[in-house]
Amino acid sequence: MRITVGRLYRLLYTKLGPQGWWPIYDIDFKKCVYTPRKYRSNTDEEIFEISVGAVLTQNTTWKNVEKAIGNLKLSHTLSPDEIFKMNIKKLETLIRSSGYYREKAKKLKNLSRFFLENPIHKLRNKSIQELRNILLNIKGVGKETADSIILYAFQKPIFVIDTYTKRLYLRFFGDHMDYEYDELRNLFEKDLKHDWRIYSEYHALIVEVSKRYCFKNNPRCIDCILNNFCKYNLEIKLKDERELYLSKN
DNA sequence: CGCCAGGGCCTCA
DNA sequence: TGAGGCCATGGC
Repeated sequence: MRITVGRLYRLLYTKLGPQGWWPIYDIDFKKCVYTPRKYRSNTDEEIFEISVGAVLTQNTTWKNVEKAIGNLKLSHTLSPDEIFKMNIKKLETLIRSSGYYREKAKKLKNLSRFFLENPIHKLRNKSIQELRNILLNIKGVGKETADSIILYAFQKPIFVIDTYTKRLYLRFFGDHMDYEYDELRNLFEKDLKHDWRIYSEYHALIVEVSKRYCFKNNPRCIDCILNNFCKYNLEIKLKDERELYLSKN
């Protein structure tokens, strides 16, 4: 049985369960928590916070981003108008832990200006394509960040492709390497129900399994929950068996 | 110590 | 349009 993109989702979900993305900062716990929001829309505040997180997590671990989000939240400045009018040096200090902090401070300024010029209640009604096009006009927001905002903040079905997704897809299915971003995105979307709940869980599951097992270097295939189906692992097994056979003869 | 992390922009062919 | 340099902190 050839495993498909759709079957990989069922497999991951069965093994790891729901992930509850995107995490929202909890003022009492002083950390980001995974609150189920499957059956309600995100609030305006949640939409902005998720968008800020999507920018801050560019090429950075979530742990470092969480601290930055906390600094903004605890200083009561996690809103478009507060960030827009904030002294840039102060903003840099608050988000320093997230890395590239000078660049990201500018990006958050641009993002805040965007939300001031485009009220969220209007953005909610836009089509995915409309929303994507205007988000991509923000300097500092590329395809992955735009898609993360559309999926996790606005709860609309678009599949997010990140480095984990590219790597896992390549290893698991093992076909050719050079997919364009939107090409790979379509590969996932055409095989799944166009449901933001599924897309959001699937992407989060890919990140989780990648962080646990599918490292860039020396992936832990032996322990990986996907190893019985993963082309990369099966080829390694074949190679090992072949070498063992050759060494004995 | 080196490598990597929930990328994107700019430049230069 | 594709490759390469740059941005920068923190965990392992």
